[in-house]
Amino acid sequence: MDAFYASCELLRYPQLKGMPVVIGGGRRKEDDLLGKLQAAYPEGEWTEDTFAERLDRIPVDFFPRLNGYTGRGVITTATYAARQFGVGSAMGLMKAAKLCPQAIMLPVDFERYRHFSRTFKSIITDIAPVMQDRGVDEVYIDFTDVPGGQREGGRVLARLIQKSIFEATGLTCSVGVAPNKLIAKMASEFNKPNGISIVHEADLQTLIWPLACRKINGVGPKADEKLKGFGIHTIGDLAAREQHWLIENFGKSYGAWLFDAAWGRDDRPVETESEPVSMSRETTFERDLHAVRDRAELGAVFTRLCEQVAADLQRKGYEGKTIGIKLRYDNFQAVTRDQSLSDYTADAKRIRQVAGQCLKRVDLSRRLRLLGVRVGSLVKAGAAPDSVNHPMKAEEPGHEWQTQLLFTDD
DNA sequence: TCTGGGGTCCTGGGACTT
DNA sequence: TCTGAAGTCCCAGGACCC
Repeated sequence: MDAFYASCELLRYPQLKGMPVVIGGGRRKEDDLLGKLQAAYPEGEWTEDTFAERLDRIPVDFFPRLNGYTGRGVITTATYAARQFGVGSAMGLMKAAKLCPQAIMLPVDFERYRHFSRTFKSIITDIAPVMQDRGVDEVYIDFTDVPGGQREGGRVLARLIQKSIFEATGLTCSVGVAPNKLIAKMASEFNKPNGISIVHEADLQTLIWPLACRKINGVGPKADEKLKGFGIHTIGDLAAREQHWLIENFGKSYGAWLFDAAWGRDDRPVETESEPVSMSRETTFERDLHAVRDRAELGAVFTRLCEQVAADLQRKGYEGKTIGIKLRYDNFQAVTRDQSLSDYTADAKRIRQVAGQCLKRVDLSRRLRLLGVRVGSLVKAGAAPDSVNHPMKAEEPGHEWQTQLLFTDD
């Protein structure tokens, strides 16, 4: 298989090139960028469709600065200019504001990302239909059977994709071309932004082995730390280890996978279809809440999360039979509880009832910073033989779920 | 004052069944 | 009736990804 990995650099403002910019924080009403632009520049209409053509006309001074930011939230991504100040993904915004107060701060705006994401992906599938969705701004493409796909080792097709995306959205796109998904992903990082990198099987030792193990998609901070503890810093170091040694130290599955990854082996196909396994909603509170003292507020949030998950399930046509909750305490410790049902549901009341049961199994005497609700073991709505949206069980006295408990109303 | 939200996958322990 | 082994399912936690 020949694979492309294309990642789209979402929302690049030409006038911010070379400037420290961070994207992060939660979506708030006052972050309505289009509304602000319309107010500041009333000539012409600011819509998602005109945005791409007009974005380079927005003056730099229009964008808010990180200086003086207060509140919770982390950086989703940062430009290289911002990273030079020590600012990076997953860093708290308040800490970032101290390190680089002059950075421009753009709010996370998933609605707009989804809009551009759909355009980005539909352009690609028009050109190369075998595409795997890898998130909002990334895809894998199998171009083995695309006419002309092999010209100049894939470069011609990659250029066509980049040009088509830029013309439609004003966005740039990095492309990696390689014999498999694993290497294509690494290749796409070589030449960012808007680059094309082609890596052949024979390039493994010269291009891949010198890279840090952390560059492998699937080696995170924990595994990297452990590898370093063994003196394994580069992918080449990893490849030099025996497979059985890696299995002994990293487990049967992960050890074997590490070995294959180091040798550039990856036979995963480009999957064009996938079914979701779970859907969830969670929220971090502006301040830590207490189950008793903030009962009303927590109860309202809990109900809203259940309703949101139910709405997501119904809108997308799924039902689930494993219902769970997630809490994060003020010390950042996370706990989860879930419960499987004998039938499938997408009903908000039912989800809330079962999630309420799960809440009874955790310590609610400690302050909470996050609450989440999850529905798993999904099937297409109506596909399960015993799929019934039970109303909440009849009010049978003595049922445990009826016990008044802290912020649940059950 | 640190540390979002929405996912997938893996592991290990315990309960249950055969 | 008891016991142990093996397989399976459920549950909780953690690593990782975008």
